[in-house]
Amino acid sequence: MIDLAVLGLLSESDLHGYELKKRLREIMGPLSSVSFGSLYPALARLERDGHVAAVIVPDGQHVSPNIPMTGSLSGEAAAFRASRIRSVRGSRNKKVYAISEAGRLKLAELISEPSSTDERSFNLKLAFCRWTEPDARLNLLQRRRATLVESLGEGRRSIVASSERIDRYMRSLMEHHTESAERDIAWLDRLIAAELAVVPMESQTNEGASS
Amino acid sequence: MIDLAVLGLLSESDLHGYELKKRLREIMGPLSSVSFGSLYPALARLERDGHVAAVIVPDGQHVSPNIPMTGSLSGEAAAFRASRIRSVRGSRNKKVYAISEAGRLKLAELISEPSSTDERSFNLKLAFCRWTEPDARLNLLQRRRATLVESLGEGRRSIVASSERIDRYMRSLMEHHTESAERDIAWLDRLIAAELAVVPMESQTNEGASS
DNA sequence: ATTCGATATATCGAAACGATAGGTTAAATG
DNA sequence: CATTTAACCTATCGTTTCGATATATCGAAT
Repeated sequence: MIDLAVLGLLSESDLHGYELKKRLREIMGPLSSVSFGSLYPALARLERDGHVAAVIVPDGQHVSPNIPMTGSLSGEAAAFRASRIRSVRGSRNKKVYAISEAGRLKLAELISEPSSTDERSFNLKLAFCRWTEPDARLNLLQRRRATLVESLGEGRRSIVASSERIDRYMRSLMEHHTESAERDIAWLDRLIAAELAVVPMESQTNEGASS
Repeated sequence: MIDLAVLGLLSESDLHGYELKKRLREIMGPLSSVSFGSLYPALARLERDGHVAAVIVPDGQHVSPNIPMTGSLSGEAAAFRASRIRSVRGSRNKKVYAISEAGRLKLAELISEPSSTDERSFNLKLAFCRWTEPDARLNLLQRRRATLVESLGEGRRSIVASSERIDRYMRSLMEHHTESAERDIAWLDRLIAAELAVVPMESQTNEGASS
């Protein structure tokens, strides 16, 4: 889940942890943002697995990991990183992360994988779905739609089935759930229609237009 | 969080773990239900702390923990429980839980506590808020409203601030967030109005009709 | 007859959270 | 001017929750 968030943000620009959290808060809203307690361990995990590379940058400088490198991150980033990861004394340091090729692969894989059907994961997948094939995008939207349709049906059945057991607070909550599900499905329908308009039926090669 | 769910459901009727999960799925929807991996440990924890009492019931029988007891659970439930918690051989057993007085206290406390501002917790608090004082109910709704209003403002600001950085997918996601927040606030306003209609103005600490 | 799905309890490792701690710098406030 | 406050930045700790998995009984359909 959080890997998706980090890799998605880093595929647009190199960022450090704190900025990563702020951006994520913008995208996901303050109520479903991630905590530092999961972000920093995730960054360490991703760095260990070679999905991202990190460079310590003294305050004030605008250096990012791809500046001191000529080509791919794998080679020179590793050398740069190995040289000396240490705080510069008497200055504020940032640890700027950049995504690697393996990371980009991983990102596309995470967006396309059918598991992780929770709302947070879907929102992240949608937010970064421009990094995948158009088919994967459409597939993502339709899978989410199917999930919500099933949830909506079950919700409606529950209201009928348990009508005698529930009080007005529960009833209001359950009805609000079904209404929210309906709105979400309508929203997805609009997204699916827009997606079909751009991608008529085929087109497996280079994506155009949108960016 | 899960303690709230368990105690809330048990304050209406005695239930076993599996049924507890089904009921919770009805209330919260299948997409935000709890897993067995948190439910059973939670039941064990609540039993250890004396908030619930459990009785093993052979399949077919409709016995629940409060049937063999004359009054409060604390005395006789403990005796019954101590007598012999053991599976009846060759039969399917349920472990039926009942809430204790301490559990009811704990439930009211959990609903009234101002922390746990996430959506799941609020939904559960609302679902079971009939077990608290009317002031606590109103307070709960107004606190949630304030949270959403702030989130909405921040969301709107984010859309403006990051308008150049985001593509159409992110934009759609962020706009959908703000629309959902608006709908949720409108829903809360209806609930608050209904609550004020029942409880006129008896609150001693003046809060005023702020909206 | 046997497979299949629902009922039922339980545990394990991994993921994510919330609180907290540590430190630097810019801005506002008295 | 001095001091406090707020924002920036990285990091860890203990707890909660999840998802997968194991085990077993039962009714119903194949």
